[in-house]
Amino acid sequence: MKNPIADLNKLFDSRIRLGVMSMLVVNNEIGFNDLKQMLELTDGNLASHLNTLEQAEFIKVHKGFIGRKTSTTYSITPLGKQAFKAHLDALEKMIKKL
Amino acid sequence: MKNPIADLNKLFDSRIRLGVMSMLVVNNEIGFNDLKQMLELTDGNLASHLNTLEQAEFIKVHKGFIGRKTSTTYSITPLGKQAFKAHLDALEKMIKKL
DNA sequence: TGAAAGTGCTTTGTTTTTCAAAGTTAAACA
DNA sequence: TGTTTAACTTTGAAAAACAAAGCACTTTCA
Repeated sequence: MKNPIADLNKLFDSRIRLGVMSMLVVNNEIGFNDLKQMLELTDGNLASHLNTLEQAEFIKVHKGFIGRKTSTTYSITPLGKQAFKAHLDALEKMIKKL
Repeated sequence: MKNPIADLNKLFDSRIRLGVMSMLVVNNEIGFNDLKQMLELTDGNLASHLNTLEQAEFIKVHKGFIGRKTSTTYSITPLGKQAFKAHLDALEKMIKKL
């Protein structure tokens, strides 16, 4: 039998990054504050996880304005979508022997 | 919308513990060395994760012999099965908006 | 009989990760 | 002008992960 955890993506071991990704898969654009409130995180904590995902090029940042107020939103990249899907597939494969 | 990660079990954030549990769900008894080889871990690393799962009463240890050789095996407890299932349900719910 | 090897740990110490809290910058509001 | 909000960055501490070594015991091999 093959090592069942080998295909899991280390970046998605974190529940927070997992949460961010799953939200970005269904909503094509989400704001910083929305993420913060949904996942119940401090600014710093969220920012650092978003940073990790951005470094990996799994998400993209969009800096803009709502009226004259700054607004930062995030969206998933094709690479991110692919990596997330691969992770979910690995998870499913691991468990589906049930 | 509700916090999508709130129902995930912290003990299963770890890929290793996730792997152990998923193996124990399908095999009702697995030896230390089998786990070690399948998950490609050092003794100490595996032992400590098993210890964490045992503390939580998610798995049970059986110390016995195969012939005259000592043999330690592990199995999942009803509590463990339930907690694991709940985790998987939470995961699925989180993602199934796809 | 003595050496080597295996099983299943525990201990030790390092590295990595996580996180909260505080500080920061810039704009908006009152 | 002082306060609030947005979105960070920095700092530092705590927790988790991990490898390596040590250990007790047994078995196998020479």
